[in-house]
Amino acid sequence: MSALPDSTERLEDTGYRLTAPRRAVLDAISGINRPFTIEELNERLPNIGRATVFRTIKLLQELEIVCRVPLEDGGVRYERSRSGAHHHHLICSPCGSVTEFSDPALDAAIEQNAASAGFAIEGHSVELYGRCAPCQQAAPAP
Amino acid sequence: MSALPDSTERLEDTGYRLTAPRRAVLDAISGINRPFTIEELNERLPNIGRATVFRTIKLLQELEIVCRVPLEDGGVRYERSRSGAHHHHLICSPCGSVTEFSDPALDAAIEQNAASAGFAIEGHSVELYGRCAPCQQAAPAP
DNA sequence: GTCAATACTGAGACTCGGTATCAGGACGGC
DNA sequence: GCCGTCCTGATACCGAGTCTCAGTATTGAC
Repeated sequence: MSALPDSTERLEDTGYRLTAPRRAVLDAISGINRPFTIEELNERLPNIGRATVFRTIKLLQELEIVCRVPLEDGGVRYERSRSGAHHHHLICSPCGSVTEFSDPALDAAIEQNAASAGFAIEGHSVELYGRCAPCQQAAPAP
Repeated sequence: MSALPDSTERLEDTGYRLTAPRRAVLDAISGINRPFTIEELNERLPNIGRATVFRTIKLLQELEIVCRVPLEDGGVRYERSRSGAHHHHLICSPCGSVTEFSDPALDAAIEQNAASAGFAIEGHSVELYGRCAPCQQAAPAP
């Protein structure tokens, strides 16, 4: 699988160079269809320095090609962003899968709460933890 | 200021011992009226081991006496929980203040999104980042 | 009161995710 | 070809948090 075409474009369009290590990171990401850790990426890319992987992921986060998924236990994973735009996450604890969703009504409720507290929102993070449909079927709630 | 009376009760009621170091941590927490780091707590409690402070905070989190406040930059602070019950956070980036709020309508919107994705929610985290009213007055939006 | 079991503690080493530094290499424009 | 800039890899470092382990405090039973 090759690097996501619009990701490479987005990199170059914003003035960054599309170097071999960056392309390799993009390739690796597009080959993983679930949230990944930097560690995993490092294992898949033994020829690329750890610092470079961190730097590239940070860059891809800024370009919204990749998004950071905070886990319930305080850990972190990263995931290729499907929508690119603002969204929230449904994180399945048993299998680790992450589903993106966005909901204007939810965002509106958030805005309203902030407004009534006199708070000017600049960003927000909504993460839902639980069990995805397949995991519920595989093992009913304890 | 002495340790929060119902916190000490909650500790003993759940079968934990109310030892001197734990009391000291509770005292320190009740003397801080803003989110704190473990580092700050350590500085205030030089006679208490770092591991003990971590262990005690972890315990107080389980008992919902203290709650974990994830910051926008990935950092973490802790805060004495006012309500004890489930709530969300408004986190002011300039001054670091944290306001708790809860909103059944917001929780309902979350439940509905999860349900329509076939997802069984077990927990969720909602953090709003921005500027509190005093910070907005002190320095209008950039 | 004292004794044993258990919970708790402090020190310190360790892990893990992430950043800073720095010398060297690769591009890109001229 | 030359120069400035961007990027890279190695490595050291940092901060948050955990693990281990020997020693201490607390508790309950007698």
